[in-house]
Amino acid sequence: MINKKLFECSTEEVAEKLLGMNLVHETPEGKTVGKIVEVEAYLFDDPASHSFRGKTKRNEAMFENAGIAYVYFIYGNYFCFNVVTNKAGVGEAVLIRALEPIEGKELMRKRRNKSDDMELCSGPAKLVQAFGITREHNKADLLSGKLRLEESTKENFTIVRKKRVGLSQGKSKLLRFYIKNNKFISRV
DNA sequence: CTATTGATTGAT
DNA sequence: TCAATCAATAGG
Repeated sequence: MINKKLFECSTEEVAEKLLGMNLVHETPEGKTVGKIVEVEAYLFDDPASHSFRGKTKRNEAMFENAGIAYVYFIYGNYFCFNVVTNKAGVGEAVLIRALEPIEGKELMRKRRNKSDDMELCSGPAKLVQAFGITREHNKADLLSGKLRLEESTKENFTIVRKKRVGLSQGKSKLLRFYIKNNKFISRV
């Protein structure tokens, strides 16, 4: 099980540390595992963050303790999954944007209705669908439980830091992190 | 109250 | 490049 200490540093540092870790989900249908290859940080003083204008019913998970999930509905169709960071009362989180499928690929293909491995988890709403994550997982504890983070055998890799994707505000901040040369990152 | 927009995706 | 589709938010 992941150590709570992981979250005892800045959100940007946590974002980098999440790269290379595994996301695991055990469901009655089966188990899925994926390596985190792309993330974005959302900070409390960041116009692009849902938490920028204070706590609301939607974003209240962001203001709770680090290490829980923040799941929200977007564009009338999709869900996105975040790992909450920083102390309770400070609204910050890391958006998981892409995973490299490791285990349970058949189940992912079934849930996504796609056969191509590249299409299973290469985007924030895609991986949510592939892993069977729903509204019910909002505020779920990610250190233990069915949906959780796990250390993986980290190979060496280079972290690339770029501008975030799909925003109308806060576009200049370099808060998107991904593993260099990994094939499974989202489209840009 | 109504209008607009969005941390996206899949089809054209 | 564009429509789908709805909740949060901005505007009156």
